[in-house]
Amino acid sequence: MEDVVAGVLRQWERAYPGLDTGPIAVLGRINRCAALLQQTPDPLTRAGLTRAEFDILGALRRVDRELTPTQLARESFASGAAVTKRLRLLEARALVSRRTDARDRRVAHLSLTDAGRDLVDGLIQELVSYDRDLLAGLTPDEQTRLADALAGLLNTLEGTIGRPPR
Amino acid sequence: MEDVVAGVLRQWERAYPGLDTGPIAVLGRINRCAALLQQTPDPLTRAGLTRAEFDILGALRRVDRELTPTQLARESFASGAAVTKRLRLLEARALVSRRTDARDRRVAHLSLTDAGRDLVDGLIQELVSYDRDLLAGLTPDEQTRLADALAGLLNTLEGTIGRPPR
DNA sequence: GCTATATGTTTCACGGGTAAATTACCTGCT
DNA sequence: AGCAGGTAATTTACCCGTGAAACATATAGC
Repeated sequence: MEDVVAGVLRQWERAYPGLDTGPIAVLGRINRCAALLQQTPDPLTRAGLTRAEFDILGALRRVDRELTPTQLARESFASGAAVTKRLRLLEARALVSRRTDARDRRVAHLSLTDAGRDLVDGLIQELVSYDRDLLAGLTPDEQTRLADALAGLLNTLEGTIGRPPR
Repeated sequence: MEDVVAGVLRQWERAYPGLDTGPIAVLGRINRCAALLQQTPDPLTRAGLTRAEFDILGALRRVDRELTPTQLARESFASGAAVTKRLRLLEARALVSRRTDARDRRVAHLSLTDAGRDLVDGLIQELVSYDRDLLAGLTPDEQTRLADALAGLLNTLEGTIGRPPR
């Protein structure tokens, strides 16, 4: 079956005969998939959380110990400023709590409250089920190959970019 | 080789033994790839364009005729408001031009100016080359399979979501 | 011990997105 | 003709992200 991108590719090819549309076929679809995933209500939406907020909660749950804002930024692939903002909201909802380091009073240690931990525990299964349904169109084997190919691409991306300037 | 997501998956598995991390392995990587692609300088950045703005120019170039803002929104998968904003900038840069419909004065017809068309023509080859380099880590065969798997996923997503409420 | 520099976090100004309201116009019904 | 309702585009108010600057604190060198 044809997807929405296929038509776009044909149009490009018609506008520029001989153009190698292969790269667009891959990257365009990745962008489109991500955009759709982003702006679609899912179990998180229903729990009043954004994906980005859940990234914070998830990181704290995964490592199962306190993290500083800087560490959270790395874990959740976000900027420091974004983490600050998310933490303000999550703290206001009593899902995470903050402790100031005794030795170095610049650093903060964040951890899940009981409520925060319970929320993640209750959500994770639901989230995986939801995601599994989204992938139902692909066979398990296709899913594995897709994940592997994306891992390869991700390595290229992390290597190619983010590095050069700094 | 291991990618950044692999470690995250292990942490989830450790926190919740038996959790099916397969879906996260796919969707998490898609999101991460898209995020990296988004915030990385590419030929468009150097030309002073965002991906979103190029989507508008590209749509006009691909179909090679005038489009209304509503059609542009559909073609570029964006909201009407977003299109209005982008058009304001693109018009200010004299890359697209506007013509009001004679019959129905509510509708506008947008088209590329010569400068806009030249810009796209000069950029498209560069952009494809750049994208091809990003995918260099994958064999052509892997790229094809990746594109196909993404097309399948995209169909599921377009079908599953966006439809139900309205 | 004081100062210079480095580091962790937050604040600020702004860009770009969205949903909902608004404006402008068209069309069909009476 | 006149109005009810629909549709195209824009405006509005707001959210959330970012990079750069500011702030608070620690550390090293003299």
